[in-house]
This record gives sequence, C-alpha cells and structure tokens, in this order.
Amino acid sequence: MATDLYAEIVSSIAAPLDGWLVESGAEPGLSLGPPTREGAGDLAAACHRYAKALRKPPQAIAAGLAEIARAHPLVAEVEAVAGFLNLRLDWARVAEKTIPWALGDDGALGRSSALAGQKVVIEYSSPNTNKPQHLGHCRNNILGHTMATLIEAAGAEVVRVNLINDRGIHICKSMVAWRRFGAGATPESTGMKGDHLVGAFYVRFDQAFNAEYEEVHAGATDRPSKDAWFNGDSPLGQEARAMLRAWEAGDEEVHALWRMMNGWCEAGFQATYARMGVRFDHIDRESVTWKLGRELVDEGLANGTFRRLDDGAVVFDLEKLGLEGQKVVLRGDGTTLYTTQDLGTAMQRLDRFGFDQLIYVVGNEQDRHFQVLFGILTHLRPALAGRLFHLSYGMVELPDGRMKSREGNVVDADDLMDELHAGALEVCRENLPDADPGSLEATAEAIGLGGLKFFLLRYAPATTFVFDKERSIRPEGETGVYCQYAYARAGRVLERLGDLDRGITPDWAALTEEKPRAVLTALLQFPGEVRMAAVEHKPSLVTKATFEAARTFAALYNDADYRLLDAEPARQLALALLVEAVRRVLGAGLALLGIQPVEAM
RNA sequence: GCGCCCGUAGCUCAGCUGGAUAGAGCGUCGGACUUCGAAUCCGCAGGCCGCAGGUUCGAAUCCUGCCGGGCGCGCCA
Repeated sequence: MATDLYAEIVSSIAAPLDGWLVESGAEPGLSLGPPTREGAGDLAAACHRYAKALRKPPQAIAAGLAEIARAHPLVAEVEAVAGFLNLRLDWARVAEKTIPWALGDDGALGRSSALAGQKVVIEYSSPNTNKPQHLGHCRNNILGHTMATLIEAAGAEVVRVNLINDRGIHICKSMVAWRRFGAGATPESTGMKGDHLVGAFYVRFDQAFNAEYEEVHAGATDRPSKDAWFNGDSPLGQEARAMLRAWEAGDEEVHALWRMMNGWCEAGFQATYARMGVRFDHIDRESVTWKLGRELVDEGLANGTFRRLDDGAVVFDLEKLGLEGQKVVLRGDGTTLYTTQDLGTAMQRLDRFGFDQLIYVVGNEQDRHFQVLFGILTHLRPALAGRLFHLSYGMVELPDGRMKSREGNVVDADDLMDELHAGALEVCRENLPDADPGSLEATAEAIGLGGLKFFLLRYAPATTFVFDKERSIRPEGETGVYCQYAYARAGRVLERLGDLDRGITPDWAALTEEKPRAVLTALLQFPGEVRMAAVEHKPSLVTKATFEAARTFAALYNDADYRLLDAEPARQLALALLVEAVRRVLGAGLALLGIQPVEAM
C-alpha cells in the first residue's frame, strides 16, 4: 500500500466543494491548501476568482462553501473571512488516521505511483579520466544519484548511466607525462590511489608545458597564445597530438598505455563512488560512443533537418530553434564532434532502453549545448518532444571564492570526505566516550557523509551556493547531522519506554495541541514533497521535508509537557506512537537522501 | 552585442503554475540541563522582496524597460 493520506483527506473535503462550484457555473479545480496566513486554520481556499463566473461576491461564495465543508467528518470548524474559506481539522480524528498510516503505509515513506509505468534514463557524473573528482563532481554525483532514488520511489523504472570521458587530448597529456617522467610509476609502487596518480601526471604535463613555453619565449615580445603554441610548434603539444592520432589509428602500444592508465583512474573513481554510496546500472565510455551519430547525419540530410555546406561540413540551422547561426554536426573533413556523439548516444539509449524520460545531470555552463542538442533530436524524432531534460545545476563556490583548478584552489572529493570524517570523529569521541573505536569510526563516517550530502542537496539545483565545510557537519541548523540526531533521540526514547501495553486505546486528544499537531502535519505533508521532488527534479524539497519532521519532533521532545516516561498510559501510548511514526518517516527521508541513520551519536 | 540563470532579513537560502500580516536556518541579544540524550530547545530584534512602469479585485510571483552579478555564444569537450 502506498497512499498519500493528506492528499486523500484534502481531496475528500475539496470534492463536494468543487461539485458545488461547478454546479453554480465555475470551472472545476478548487485549490485547497495550507493557508499562507498564520491562525487561518489548517486548510484554506481563496474564493475571489469565482466571483465573476458565479456573479456573487467572494464572501458569499466562501460562506456557501463553508456550509458544505462543515458536513465533512474531519472538519472541526469552518470560517469565511474576506472571501477566504478557512477550515480547521478535527485533529483527534486526523491523528487516529495518521498514526497507523505513518506506521504501516509505504506512502508515508514517500513511495508513490506518480511516475508508475515510466522508464527513466538518468545520466550523471560523466567524469574525465585524467584527474580525480572534486567538490563539483560531488554535487553532480549526489544530485544524480538522489534523483534516481526519488524517481524510483515515484514508481518509475530507472537506469542510472555514467558516460565516462576516457578519450581525447586531455587523457593523452597524462599519458605523455607518464611516459616521459613516470619512470614506471604505478598505484602499487607509489601507494597512490589510481585517479590521483593519473591526475598528478596531468598536472606534471601542464608544468612541463608551461616551462617549455617560458623557456622558448623568454624575452620575446610577441608570444603566441598558449593554445596556439600547444597546437603549433610545441614539442610537448606535438607529442600529445601525435598520441591522440596514434590512439585513433589503433596503435597497439598507445592503447596498452591508455588501457593501463584508464584502468587506474576508473578504479580510483570506483572507490570514490563506493564511499559516496553512488552507483550506476550502466557504464558508457566515449572511447566506444565517439563514433556514434554518423548515420544520423545522413538521415538528417535526407529529411531536411541538416544542410551540407560548400566545404562539405554538415550543419543544423539554429533559426529552427529561434536562435542565431548554425551548429556544425559533421566537419568538412568528415570527422565528428562532441554534439554528433551526443546525438548518437541519445538514439542508442532510445533503442536500448526505450525511455519516457532521459535526464542529463550536467552543470549550467552547458545550458546552450543541451538546448541545441534537444532541438536537433526533436527535429530528428518528434516523438522525443518533452522527454529530454537537462538537470542543470549551478556552481559550487568556496567561502574564499570560486573554485579554480588552475590556481589549485580545488577541493578534492576524497580529501573532503576524509576531513568531514575527521571533524565528525572528534565530536563523536567527546559525546560517546564509552563507544568502541570501530563504531565511532562508522558513526563519524555516517555523519561526515550525511552532512556533505544534505548540504549539497538542500539547495535548488539551479542555485549557485557556497560550500562551507565546517557548517556542513554542524548539528545546529538545517543539516544532515541535525536530522540524524533527531532520529537517534527518537530511537532512544522508544528504547527507554520498553514494551508498552498496546491493547489500550491511545489518547488521541493528546495529539491535538500545537506541538504534536506540527509533527502530524510534517508527516502528512512528507509524501507530497517527495513526489514533487521526483517530478520537478528538486531533491531540496526532500531535505526540507525531512528537516521539518526533525524540527517538529525536537520541539516536542524538548518540551517537558510531552515527556513520555512519566505520562499516564493512554497519553503515553499516543505520544509513543507519534514518536515511532516520526522516526519511521525521518528514516525514510534520510534513506531517500542516501544518508545513513545513526542510532547513537 | 545576443541568449539563459540569478538579485528576498546582517549572512546562507526557501517561496515564483498570482491570494490574507513574505518564511527557514545561521548569526546577534536574552533565557532553559538534580527532569526521556543540551550535537537540543524557547524567546526578542531584524524586510521600499534590485529599481521603475504595466496587467489584476489582489503581484515577491505574470509582462515591459533599466541596474547589478554569474554562465554561455567554437568545424572544442
């Protein structure tokens, strides 16, 4: 069972109201929801919009609706104020329905059928195999992986895809540097993680290239740009480019080197993904996909999507998308481009998976690329319209400004996880002096990673935000640690309570006051937020909803009026059930976010 | 120059398919541990929602124009 109790309650109240409106000549679709104004009850609707159709003042409409709503068994009070219909629920009855639902129904955990029957392919991470991952990749990995989880919870079948960029000039740079300066170094011989070792050679190439550039152009007044130098007379540049040509020609020796170094790098990535809890169902590699798309060019030429220029290049006219200029999809010399490959890869996915949605998790600097790509794809296959999504996300900045790889101002993903772990461990030692070292390590890992994930997910994807390492593992505020702490405390109270007599009737009236009501509301609203997060690609709604459950619980827990241990039995049972319920939902929220719950911290 | 994104409390951000008195967290200040775990909680203060017009019974939200910031505009990836 996966029902959304809140949605059911609201629509059961709204349905007869809607019926009355339609009978009176208005359009259906009454929006009944939480009021924006404090003290206006639990549900509200603005009636002004119906005034014209019904030829009645809003206040009269609100009053009419109020009379109908009054009859609903869960409605305790109705009120018509200034054209607004305000309802107060009968919270004892709502609690009586909510608790068993929250304790037993999968819908309370955020499972739904909002995307049932759909197949969704989601591509994320897409790293280059020439250097280790950094904080920016973390946002991508976590965003993509969490979206996959959420979409799955909404009932869709999900295929998680990683398209690894394992070929190209940037890989050749690392290879050249290893061949020149590596002296046979391997991850084993150096004790370095493979991706870090490859990255070190990528940096080494850049250093050598810069030294070469300075040496050759010392004292010169008109130096070429570094790009021009690289693509011109630079010995290092020539060596790297020659290696790329040799790779493309299938040169045995180059391929052996390439396979070896890519193997190191991918093994390193795998370790990083495993620690982050990120996984994939399918791996694509550019070394395989880069030749895709060529057949599409012929097809597009035949049906008029593309046009051939005098020099043989094939282009797509961007006027068709309301943009200026043209996009080349095949060079004059017949070679393909990144876009060509992307077209081919998308088609391959369509053939292979038959998706209803294809989502690309890629930074917002590629907004235009995807606008063009999707435009071309829909011209080639009109059926794809509305099925392609670019989950565009903003940059992650640091407290001291933007991450700049050139200036070495990057936060390495592995180092970051280590630091967060260490920071969490310090506090764990203080708070759990009796715990054994092994469980302290595990707890610190859960808190460090949880803090990171929550922090990366709590911003809407489009938002560029500042990552603050210290703040991410602080227990106060809207953090993962706060939610984990609430979960742990809820568990501890229930433990202390021991076995309760569940045969008695809970005192539901104990849950009608403000604090328990706030918890119930958080539980009731949780599924809707999770569903919306899946449909609108906004995991931040889940961090908010989870935090809300934690926050309302903490407020209740700290209030002496709601102490469980010495409450009388019927009241105690009602409160205990509420705590069990919020703990279950809290656990579900953390699970959806890929965060480990913690029993003691 | 053109296109996209952003501009909301001291700071970091929600709210943007139009609804009543614009929210949260952090920070500041003031409180609560012999009381279920204080990595917690409670309270106060804090806003011409970038500016100016327009549409509407009603605008942070929709439209237009400015100002300020980011990104993009390769036969690169």
